[in-house]
Amino acid sequence: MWWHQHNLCFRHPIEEDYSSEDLEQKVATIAETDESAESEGVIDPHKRREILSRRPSYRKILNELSSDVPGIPKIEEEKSEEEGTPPNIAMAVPTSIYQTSTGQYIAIAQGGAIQISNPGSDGVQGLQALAMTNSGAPPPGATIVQYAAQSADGTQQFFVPGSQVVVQAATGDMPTYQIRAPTTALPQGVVMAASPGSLHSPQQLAEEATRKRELRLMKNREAAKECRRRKKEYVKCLESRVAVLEVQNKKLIEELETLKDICSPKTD
DNA sequence: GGGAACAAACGTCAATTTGA
DNA sequence: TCAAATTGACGTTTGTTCCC
Repeated sequence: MWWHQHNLCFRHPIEEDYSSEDLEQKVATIAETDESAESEGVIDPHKRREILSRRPSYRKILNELSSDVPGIPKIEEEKSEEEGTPPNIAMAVPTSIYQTSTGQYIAIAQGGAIQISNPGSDGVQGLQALAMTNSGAPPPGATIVQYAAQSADGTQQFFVPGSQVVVQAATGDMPTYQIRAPTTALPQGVVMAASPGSLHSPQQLAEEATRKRELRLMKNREAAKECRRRKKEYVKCLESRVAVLEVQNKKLIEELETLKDICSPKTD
């Protein structure tokens, strides 16, 4: 299988812009010269099935490579450069950070823990000890932060306790958030502090379904971004591999020519 | 300035894989 | 077995460059 060819991954930037399929083909062509016999003749159905089957994820491929070959960085869940947490602060890595109108910071960490910080000189880095949490399954009657996809003004809103909303500005690389009083009544499809067990009417069920869909879309949106990042990393890895193999190939050809000259001297 | 062409990034859906 | 994660495919949006 093609991903078995990738035994190494080097970092040598090259100029050409290949698609990942082109690169895979190129790497395979360079690396498999001693396996040409296998490619001849009819592919049996089992092999064909293997070829057609979905490839392992980029994360898995590169992590396998990194465990085989020291020096190849693993693909982490979160990029380290995005984690600005100082080592002396014991807290979960925040995945979403919001700023209130008074300058307070709210971080929603992986696992759903909510952290609130007072206005500090370092902004996010000034996050203090956990003040409120909703991590894990909420107990009966617990307050639930609600997420609504889009309000009338095109922003995204998270409803939090205290009749306030966290408003996300329009799309962008660095989304910004604000906590403010809702400018309008709750948009359709949003129920304050609704817990799944308390849903009864068809309307509530529909609202819950809508909310779940929005949540799923949001998660998939983030997953797609992450997937694209991994794919770019993977393509870079293949580009490096191509460059190294091409150099190796050239050296071997030159070596072969030299040996030929030595072994077959001219008979003039 | 503005319109066309192009590339890159994005959001969504659906099929597939993964891991508990 | 099933929910969650992953990723290919496709259409859309956004940014950049070139030409008029």
